[in-house]
Amino acid sequence: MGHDGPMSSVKAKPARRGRPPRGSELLSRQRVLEAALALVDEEGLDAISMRKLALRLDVDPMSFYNHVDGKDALLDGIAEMMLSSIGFPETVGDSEHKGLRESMEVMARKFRQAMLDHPRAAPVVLTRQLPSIVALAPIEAVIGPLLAAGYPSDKAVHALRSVLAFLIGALMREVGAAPTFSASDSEASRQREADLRASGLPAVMATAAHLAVIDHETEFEFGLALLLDSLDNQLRP
Amino acid sequence: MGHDGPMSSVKAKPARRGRPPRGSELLSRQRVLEAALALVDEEGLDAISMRKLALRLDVDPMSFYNHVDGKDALLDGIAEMMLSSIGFPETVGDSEHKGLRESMEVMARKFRQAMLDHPRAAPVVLTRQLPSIVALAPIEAVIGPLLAAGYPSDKAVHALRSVLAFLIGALMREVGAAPTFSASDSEASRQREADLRASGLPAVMATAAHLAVIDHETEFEFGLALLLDSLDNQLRP
DNA sequence: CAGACTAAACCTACGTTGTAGGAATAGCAA
DNA sequence: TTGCTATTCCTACAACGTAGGTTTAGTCTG
Repeated sequence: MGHDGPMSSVKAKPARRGRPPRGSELLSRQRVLEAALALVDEEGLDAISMRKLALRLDVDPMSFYNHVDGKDALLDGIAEMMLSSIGFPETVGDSEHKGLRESMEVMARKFRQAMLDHPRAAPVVLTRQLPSIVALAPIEAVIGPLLAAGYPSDKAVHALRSVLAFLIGALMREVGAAPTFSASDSEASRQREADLRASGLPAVMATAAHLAVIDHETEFEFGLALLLDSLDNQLRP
Repeated sequence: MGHDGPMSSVKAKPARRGRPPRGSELLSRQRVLEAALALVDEEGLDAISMRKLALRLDVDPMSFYNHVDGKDALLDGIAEMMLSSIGFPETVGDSEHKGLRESMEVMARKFRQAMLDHPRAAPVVLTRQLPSIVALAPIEAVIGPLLAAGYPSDKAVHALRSVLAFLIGALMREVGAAPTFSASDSEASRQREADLRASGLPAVMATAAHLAVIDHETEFEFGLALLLDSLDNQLRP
C-alpha cells in the first residue's frame, strides 16, 4: 500500500481531494444534519458553526455546501428532522377512536417530548416559520380531531392556533430555563424566593414560594387542561 | 481654527479623542439602547452589529463598552426597555375595580401592543429569560387579579404561567409571520390555499380556506378567551 | 494649583465566522 | 479517448465581537 502513511503521526491533513471513491459516501444530507443536531445537543445553538461541524466530520467546511444550501438551510433541516421524528398518527381512523381531548393530549405530549429530546435545538423548531410540508403533519393531527368532534372549520383553525401558541410558548420557556431553576435545587430556589419576597410587590410576595420553583411538566399539563376544558365546553353551550 | 480641517472633504474621521467636553453627552446607556432599538426596527435583528450601531452614532465601536457590557447585555437592555414601556397599573387598588377577566385582558393587550410597536425587536423579549426586577411588574399585574378573584397561591402561579406561555407563543408567531401572510393579500393567500388543497391531508384540505389566512388580532382574542373562560369556570365548579 | 486619578472616547489587533470563487480528482457518458 | 459532472479541498475576503492599550478632559486631593 505505498509509502504515504507512517510518518504523518500527529495531525497532518490527509489531503483527501477530488470526487470520493465509489461507495464511500463521506457526506450526505442525512449525515450532515445528524452531525449538526448532535453538535447542537452537545454545545448549544450559539456555539455551532460550519467550521466546528466540519472539524467534527473531519471534512472541509465548504464540503457540505454540496448537500445543504448554507447555515440557515442547515438549521431548517434540523427543524424538519425534529418535526418529522414525532410520528403523528397517519391514518385518519385513529383519531376517531379517541375523543377530542385524548387526541389533543397525545399530540401535545408527543410534541413536547420531541422538543425535550433535544432541548438546545428546540428553539430552532419553535422560532422558525415553517411552511414546509412537514409542518402540515402536526396540523392535520390537531385539526382532524377538532372536525371530528363537531367544530366548524373556522373555529377549528382558531383552536388549532391557540393550542399551537401555547405549545410554542410553554416549550420556549421550558427549554430556555436554567436547569437549576427546574426543581429541587433548594439553594438556588431559596435564594430566588428571598429575592421575590424583597420585591415589594404584594401579590408577588404572597406567592413567592410557588414562583420560586417550576415543575415544567405539571405546568404544561395545567395549561393544556385549561385550553381543552374550554374547547370541550364550547361544544355544548 | 488651526490647520486640521479643510482638505478632509469627503469622509475623514474627525479623530475626536479623549474624554468628551462637559455637557456633550455623546453617549449614554439611554442613547445607546435607543439607537440600538431603532436600528433593530429598521434593519432587523440579524442585521444588527456593534459596528453598524457605531456607524449610526458616529462613534467608535468600542466606545459603548463604557455604557453597556457587550452585545448580549445590549440586547438585555433592549428587552428591559420594551418591557418597562408597557406601563402596568402601579396601585393595587386598580385591579379591584375591574374583575379578573378585564384585568387580564387589559394586561395581555398592553403586552401585545408593546411587542407590535417593535415587531422586529420583540423576539428579544419573548426569547430571553428575564430574572430582572423589570420582569416582575407584569407578573404582579397578572397574579394580583388572580388572588383577588379567589385563586389560591399555587393555582394562581400555574394560571399565570399558562397565560404567559400563550402570550409568548402567540406573539412569536405574529411577529415572525411574513407580513404578506397576515391579511388581504389575495394573491399570496390564494396560492397558499391551493398548496394546502394539494396536501392530501383530509382535515387540512377541509379547512384550507381558513388555514390560508390569518387575522392575528382575532386569533389572539380567541385564544385569550379560551384561557379566561377556563379560569372563570374554575372558580365555581 | 499641581499632581494623581478617573471616565469616556478612540485605535489596533486577534481570532472566528459564513461563504464566494476556484482547482483538483474521480467516476460516468459519448 | 474525450469530455462532463459530482464531490471534495483550498484560498481568500469582508464582517463580526471584543481584549488590550492610548489619549485626553474633567475631577478630586493635597
